[in-house]
Amino acid sequence: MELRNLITFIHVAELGSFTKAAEQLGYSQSTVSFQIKQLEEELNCLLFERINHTITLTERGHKLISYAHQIRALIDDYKEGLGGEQDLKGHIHIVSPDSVCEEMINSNYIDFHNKYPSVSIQFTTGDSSVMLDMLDHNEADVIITLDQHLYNKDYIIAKEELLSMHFVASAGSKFAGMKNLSIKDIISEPFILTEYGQGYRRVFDKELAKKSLEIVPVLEIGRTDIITTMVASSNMISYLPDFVTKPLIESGKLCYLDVKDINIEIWKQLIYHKNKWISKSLKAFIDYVKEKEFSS
Amino acid sequence: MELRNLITFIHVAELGSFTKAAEQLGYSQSTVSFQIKQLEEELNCLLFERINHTITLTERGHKLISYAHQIRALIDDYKEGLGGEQDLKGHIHIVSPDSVCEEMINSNYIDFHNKYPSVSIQFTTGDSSVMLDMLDHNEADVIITLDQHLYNKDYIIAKEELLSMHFVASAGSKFAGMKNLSIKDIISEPFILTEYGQGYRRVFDKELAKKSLEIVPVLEIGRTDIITTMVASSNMISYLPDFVTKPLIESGKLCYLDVKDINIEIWKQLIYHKNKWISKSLKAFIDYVKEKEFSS
DNA sequence: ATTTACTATCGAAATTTTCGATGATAGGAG
DNA sequence: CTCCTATCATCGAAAATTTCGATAGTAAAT
Repeated sequence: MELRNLITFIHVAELGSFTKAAEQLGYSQSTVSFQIKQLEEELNCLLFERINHTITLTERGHKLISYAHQIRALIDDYKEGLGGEQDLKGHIHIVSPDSVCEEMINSNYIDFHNKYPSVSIQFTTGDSSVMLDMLDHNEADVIITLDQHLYNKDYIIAKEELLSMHFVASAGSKFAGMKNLSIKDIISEPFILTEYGQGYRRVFDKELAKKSLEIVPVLEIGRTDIITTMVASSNMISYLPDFVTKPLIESGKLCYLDVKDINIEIWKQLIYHKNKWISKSLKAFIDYVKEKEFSS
Repeated sequence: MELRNLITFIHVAELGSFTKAAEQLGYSQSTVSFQIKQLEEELNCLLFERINHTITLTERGHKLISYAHQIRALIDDYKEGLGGEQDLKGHIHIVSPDSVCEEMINSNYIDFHNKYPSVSIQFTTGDSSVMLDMLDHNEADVIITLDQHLYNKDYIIAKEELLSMHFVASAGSKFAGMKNLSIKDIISEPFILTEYGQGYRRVFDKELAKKSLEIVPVLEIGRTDIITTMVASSNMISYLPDFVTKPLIESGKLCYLDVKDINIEIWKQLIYHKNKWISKSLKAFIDYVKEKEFSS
């Protein structure tokens, strides 16, 4: 059974005439005859009685009318939903490093939620390789990386920004205020870093390797809020993007170390797959982040 | 949008694979690709995301699934209803002369109703020409005529029966018991007959006309129950089929007149149009009448 | 009696659907 | 690392289906 025939059937039933239905639908009369016949043969029952050029719905035809209307209504309903607001409902799966996730939850999320209350957001954290894998397998709608500058012909980078990274120590550290430090000056200090998988941690290790150096951190942990808190209250040193350390820098609990010979370019990038269908809600999210999040 | 595509869409979504859906549906894979593409183009939206040979429903695809299921369910539901009992629901429009209608209501109808409680019956009375007209215009499902023997290539006569007709008078009539009467003996008496349009009345008039006779009744009325009652309590004479007069004959209030020179063949015929779709309920009614009604 | 209006049917034309082959690409096996 | 397999997209050709126009048959209207 095809919808075309059902629609024709509805018209015929309403107009009580094959000829009029044909005119209304832009078919020839023989086509309408054929379509109805086709329906009747498929259903193996008579839908119209034809007695002396007058057609009358049979019992079964009558019943079909009601089904046909319901079916048509469903389709119209769906099509209408496509054009309309319904897209502002939706689900978005975002994967990012823990630090970005935390930052977003604390600052932007509520705002976004208030603006688009029907969009549900799923935050997942993951390191760069996991994120890219999820992107490739369409398990994430968008990812936000903190890593080297990433480029791949399958990706679309919605927004990117070079981050400021600094070595940080507690405000009372012996290195506080010292100028022109070298990495060698602090390499033996106790370090607390994110885990290796994290994008900038990997870049950091590689950069050190270039100089034939290696740091074995005393603690590795993904949660940057914990790192900053620990650094502030110990003699440990860490290497973190400014947006993470900013609050404690401003409150005077942390200080930057003036290390001159480590210059790593870490980018914050909002990425989605080039084949990704951008729903209205996803677009709203991306636009939102473009405007607000990366302004730090 | 065609149902074929919608069904394919459901299968693809459930199996998560164009190839598997093609196998299941007996299409080639390229056909499935084409069908889905067709749907997407018509709806002007992506239904599946294809990222690295993995397909995932988009938001819109997800929504369509639920609509597609509903649509399929409606169709299945209708088709199922066709095969099943649903035909014992129904509506039957019967047109007959008043006398037959009355007889049926009094005797058979309750019985039929008990047997098929979901079949609604509409009784209409009409004279022969009206009935045939209704048959031709499909305004009646079946008619029951009391008339000459009717035949027409467009009609199907489900049952027929030659009726016994008699002149009747009250039991105390001066003609009661008289043998070998001629129509001329009684033609001047006061007659009470059904109206002209009624089949057997017309036949009766024509038969008299052949003998160059004419009867001008003192009363014409369709209700044969009224006729018989009046005849029984007056000196009026009527000409009626036996099934009408039977009760009062048996109770001794009426008597037959032994008129020898009028022999009219009146048939009771159950007729429907040859193009009429015979629903199960209509068939049940016809079968019922065949078996019970005409056994008088 | 003639014309008009309506549906059925038929063969031809037009359109749509389907297929098979091919290409591209990712993932797994060896 | 390479080969093999699985997957979806695309294309042209073949098959199937739909549509049309013409015609017929018939009832109703004029």
